[in-house]
Amino acid sequence: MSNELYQRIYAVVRHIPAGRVATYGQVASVVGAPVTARQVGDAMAAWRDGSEEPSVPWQRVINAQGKVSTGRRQQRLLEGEGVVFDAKNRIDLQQFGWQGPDPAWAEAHGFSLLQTFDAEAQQLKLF
DNA sequence: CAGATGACTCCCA
DNA sequence: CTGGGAGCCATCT
Repeated sequence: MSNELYQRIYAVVRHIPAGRVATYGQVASVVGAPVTARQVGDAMAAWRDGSEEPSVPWQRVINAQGKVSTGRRQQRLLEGEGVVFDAKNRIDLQQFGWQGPDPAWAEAHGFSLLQTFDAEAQQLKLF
């Protein structure tokens, strides 16, 4: 039961490179309104259930705390891609967080870029 | 139509 | 750090 919105979510998730992770909220903001973090999670669950779509690297989508939401299997898959978890099973988003889609690609498909992260880095650089 | 449920997030104690 | 509660909203009973 995949609607157009889910297709857009999958399209974005497929652009997260191996070895990188994005939060549900990040994916949601790239897809844009009216998609919310919650719906991104729903879309991932729907993909698992339906599994009719082409492959989706669902394991690269994690929660805002830098942890996986679906158990050990997801963590193993990520570790297999080179993502490192700390002692508390958290991922350093500074190091492994997705920086957002390629600007040209995003523009071509009507997606948004991720701004917040860079903005923060810029702020820190000023001092 | 009402209620329960989740691969979410934020906030506060 | 953990836990609970409040928003949240598509989907399913």
